This record gives sequence, C-alpha cells and structure tokens, in this order.
Amino acid sequence: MSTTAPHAAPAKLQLLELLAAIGTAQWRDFATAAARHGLTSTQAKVLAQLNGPLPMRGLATLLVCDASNVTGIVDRLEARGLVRREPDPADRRVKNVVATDEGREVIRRVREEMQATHSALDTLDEAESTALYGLLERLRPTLERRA
Amino acid sequence: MSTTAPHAAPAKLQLLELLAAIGTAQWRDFATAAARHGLTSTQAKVLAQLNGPLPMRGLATLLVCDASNVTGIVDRLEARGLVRREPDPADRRVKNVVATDEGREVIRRVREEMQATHSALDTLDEAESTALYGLLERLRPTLERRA
DNA sequence: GCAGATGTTTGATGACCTCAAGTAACTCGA
DNA sequence: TCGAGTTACTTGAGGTCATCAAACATCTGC
Repeated sequence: MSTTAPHAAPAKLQLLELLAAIGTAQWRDFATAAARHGLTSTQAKVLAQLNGPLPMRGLATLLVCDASNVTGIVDRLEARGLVRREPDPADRRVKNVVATDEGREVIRRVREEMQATHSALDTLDEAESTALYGLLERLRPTLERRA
Repeated sequence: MSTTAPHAAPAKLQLLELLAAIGTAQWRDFATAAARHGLTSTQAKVLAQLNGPLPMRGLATLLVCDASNVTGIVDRLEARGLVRREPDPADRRVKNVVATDEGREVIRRVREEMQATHSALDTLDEAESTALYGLLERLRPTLERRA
C-alpha cells in the first residue's frame, strides 16, 4: 500500500510471507490428494521418499525426526500393504523399508492428483518455468544447509 | 542426470519436487525458530495469523481445520499469556482471539530468527528477488483457489 | 573378547486433528 | 412474539504424529 511502482523490489518480509503462503498451499494440496487415498500427509511423505530400499534410520534422518517415530508410521503403511520391511543382508540390526508395487502406484497417483499445484505451474510458460527453477535451485542449498 | 544443457526447461515433476523441498525446508526453519520460544509450529502459525482480533471460527477457516481443534490450540496459547479471548460486543456467541503484547513480540522474533530462510533470500540480488516475487505471486492465486 | 556405539522397538506423555454431540445465542418468517 | 433453523464454541472419544527414556540385538574397534 505504500509504494506504487508496479515492479518495485519487494520487502524481504513480503517475500518471506509469500514463500510461506505458497508452501502451505502446496502442502495442503498434497495432503488433500493423499487423503483421497486414505493416507495422512506424513504417510504419503514417507512413501514419497522410498525410491529404493531405505533403513528405518535413514528414513528418520530424511524426515528429521526421532527413529522411534518412524516405527509407527511404517507399521501403518505396512498394514496397508504399501510398504515392506526387509532384513539387511549386511547388517542384521537394520531393516530396509521398500515400497510395494501398490505403494509406488499410490504415491504416483497422489503426485499426479495435486491439481492446484499442477494448474498453478501450468500458468507459467517455458521461460518462466526455467527462471523459477533457477531461482529456487539457488535458494535450496542455503535453505537446507542452515536448517 | 539425463540431459546436460545448463538451462534446459525443467520437467514439471522436477519443478514440483523442488518447490516441495523449498517448502519443507522453510517450514522446518519456522518450526525450529518457534521451538526456541517453546512453541509448536501450529501454535506459532496461529500467532502469525493474529494481526487483529479474530473469532475462533475465523481462525479455523484460515487454518482449514475443524473449529474444535482451535479450542485446544488457543487454550494452550492463552495459558502462556500469548493470546487473549475477548467477548465480541456484537455477538455473544463469538469469542475474539487477540494476541497480547508478549504474543506479538514472540512471533516477531520467530520470524526474525528464521535464519536459513533469511540467508537464502539474501543470496538473491534485487532483480532476482523481484523476479522471484513476481513468479510466486502469479502462482499464488491458482494454488490457493484450487485447494 | 569386550566396551562402546548403532539400529530398532516399546511405553509413556503430550500436541494435533476429526467427528459427534451439547449448549448458548443469533436470525428470520409466520 | 415465538419458535424453527442456523451458527459459534466447547467437550469427549479416538486416532496419528512427535518426543524422550529404556530395552534389546547387533556391529565396531581395540
């Protein structure tokens, strides 16, 4: 409301708030899509990390949470048949979590059903997508390292 | 890993994943800052919404959650003296939630202590900030409407 | 071989979240 | 004005997520 120039440099706080708004909206989109498949957002997030076999501990590290927490989440995913615990051949303490075929299919659908996000990204042309990608890619390392 | 051109147009899925990564990192930064003040991220989020008096129902709408949920969150914030329930003069059913001075101060500090986010945004020069702001501003309406 | 570190699980506790139900207060038309 | 329907808030039950402490099995290096 203060300045009027159409493309004035945004105040840092405004940019911060906008970034937060985008983040929440996308998260909500994800949670909604996950819910349609009977998954909580946390369960879907775990499923999304499982490209290959991953030990419980690795999962906990990725999620930045206590290992004991992962036990329950994987329990519930396993009960639904979306995930499997496999013994690690090299270390008998370790249990590797693997997504089942159904698990992979479900998370694929969740991603594809994030309509709000897809629609939003579709409003950008190719140059804009590239620009956005470049900018976000620059933010990422700093943002993730200092957390 | 597949293509090698430095500024090739990103696949939609890559952009989606990058956006998600940025969102989680920023959320984690927020949660960490909130925790330093003894707040859960949800509590901090509520505090962040309280620019003026807001009825419980309004809060629930903003948070996209059940009204009964807000009762407990506000209870805990009120117990810490960060928030106050005030009767609405126009409608005796309504309780308006207002941040106390201490509440406003705490949330101000939380925002200012989101170091990862601040550092990341500081890596952008003015033109880049402006570009990012413009792009995100374009995404926002679509992203929020379709949620 | 043994002390210490690591991976997983269990149990206790608390916050968050939803749904169903209850109470109080508002609204609007007959 | 009065009563039916709606709305705001709370309570209680039940489930998920998150932490910590403790137990247990297994690995590691000396």
